[in-house]
This record gives sequence, structure tokens and C-alpha cells, in this order.
Amino acid sequence: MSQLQSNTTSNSTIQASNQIPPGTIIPHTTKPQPSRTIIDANGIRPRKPCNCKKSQCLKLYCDCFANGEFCNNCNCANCFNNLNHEEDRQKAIKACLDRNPQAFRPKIGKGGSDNERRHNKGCNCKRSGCLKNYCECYEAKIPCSNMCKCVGCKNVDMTPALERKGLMQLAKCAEARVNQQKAVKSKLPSFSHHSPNKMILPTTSKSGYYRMNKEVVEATCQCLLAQADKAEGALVSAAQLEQTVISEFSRCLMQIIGSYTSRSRGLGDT
DNA sequence: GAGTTTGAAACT
DNA sequence: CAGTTTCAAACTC
Ligand SMILES: [Zn+2]
Ligand SMILES: [Zn+2]
Ligand SMILES: [Zn+2]
Ligand SMILES: [Zn+2]
Ligand SMILES: [Zn+2]
Ligand SMILES: [Zn+2]
Repeated sequence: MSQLQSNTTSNSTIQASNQIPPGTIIPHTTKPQPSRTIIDANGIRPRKPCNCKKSQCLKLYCDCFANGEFCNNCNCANCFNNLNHEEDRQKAIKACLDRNPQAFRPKIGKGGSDNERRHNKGCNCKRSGCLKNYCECYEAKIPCSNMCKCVGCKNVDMTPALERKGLMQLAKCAEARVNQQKAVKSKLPSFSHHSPNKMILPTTSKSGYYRMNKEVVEATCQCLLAQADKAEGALVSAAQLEQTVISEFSRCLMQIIGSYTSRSRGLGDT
């Protein structure tokens, strides 16, 4: 029951052929990849068409207008965002700049550098967890930052915690706790977790940052529960049960860390 | 495709 | 500034 089979049907980078040691983290490289049309037509703007109805494409609701471009091949109704209404358009631009002088500045700063790509204003998501395209940060494939005021954000870059060895320290603290208790009571059952404990990798975003996902959290919890069930079934003491679960937690952490280090060494796709 | 959900933008 | 409304896109079925 506690088995997590990677249901990545169209996943091409899973090392499925090799033997999978127990508790192995399987790369989870599913990228939504909605529809990127980077195709550059003959001088025609590749912008995706808008569907504005009530804004006349003269407010920032319209993506075309917000990006400072004219509507072209759009499905908008009563569109004023074209050369035929240049006067109204200029007035609208002025009104927007009056409200926000930086209205037409790119929202994502520093597209070239990977590290400096941050949302300038940040998001204010309340219900999406910043894991849907409602969130402008997630839509731009960037992690949320301290500029964001989102609630329940899960679009967090865990690279700093990995680079600064924070997770490693946590794993070692967990092991230290176990060893400390082992010193008091020399009994250690040491349940082998050769059981089908599988884990799935945190998501590697298209822009390169590393993000926890539901699969990893659920897989970790199932590993912990599996060990707890085993220990409980063996009728061990409460302290031993705690040792088992904490040790398993440390093992899961180390697997997550190891997955990151192996991936950052370029062992990614074939 | 219709209906719902969501959060930025606009408005008060 | 905060609360509300408007809006178009994202999402769901
Ligand atoms: Zn438009
Ligand atoms: Zn348009
Ligand atoms: Zn238009
Ligand atoms: Zn967000
Ligand atoms: Zn954000
Ligand atoms: Zn967020």
C-alpha cells in the first residue's frame, strides 16, 4: 500500500532500466510545458492573441497592451490597441503610467542571468499555493521571493537550503538524536527499510531552481509511516519507535540531498 | 465549449 | 492605504 510508483508515463529521463535500490529517489522531471511557440515567423510578432472584450485592449488587463505591443491576430472585441486609435492609445498609456510609472517595465528583472531572475513586485496569491499559472511567479518559472506576499506558498526554491547544508545539518541532527538514544538504551532494532520505499525527486523547474513537490512530501510521509508501522508491529518501545522514524526521516533527507548533488553534477538527462 | 476559479488591475 | 469591483486568463468538467 505504501508503494509509490512513478506514474510518469511520458517521462523520458527515468533510469528505469537499471536496478533500483530500495529507497531510491527517482527523478521526476515532468515539466508542464504548456505550449511554447518560440517560432519566429517572418517578422510577425509571435505573441499569443488576447481575447479582451471590455477593456478595449487599452488597460493592463490586456497582455498585448501591457507588453507595449499592438494587437495582432487577436480575438479581442472593440480593440483600440492598434494604429487606428493611436490617440486613445496614447492617452491610455499615459493613464497607466500615471497610476504606476513603472507599469510597462518588464516584470521579471534580469532575464539573462539565472540567479537574478526575480519578480519585481512579487505575487499575492492566496489560494493557488503559487503552483498554478494563476501565480505570476510560477507562470514565469521563477521561485517566489521575499517580495511576494503569497499565503501558503509552495513555490519555494530549496537550493539555498541545499547549498548552505541546512538540510544536511537537519539530517545529521536527526541521526545524532538517534545515536544519543541508542547510547542510553543499547537496544536497536534497526528495521531494514528494504521494503518498497520509493521516493520521487523534487521538481527541477525549467529555469533551474529546485522545488519541493507533493510527490516528495507524500513519499517521505509514507516512508515514515511504513517504518512506524513496522516498529509498532514489532512491539518495540516508544523510544525505539521514535528512533526508527527519526532515522528514516534522516534517510529520506539524505536521499533528497543526494538527488540534488547528483543532478547538479550534470548527471541529468542522457 | 460552458462554467468556475483566480489574482492583477482598476476603482472607490 | 484598504476594501471592493472589474477583468481576462487559467483551470475544471
Ligand atoms: Zn487585448
Ligand atoms: Zn491583443
Ligand atoms: Zn486587442
Ligand atoms: Zn504566487
Ligand atoms: Zn511569488
Ligand atoms: Zn508564492
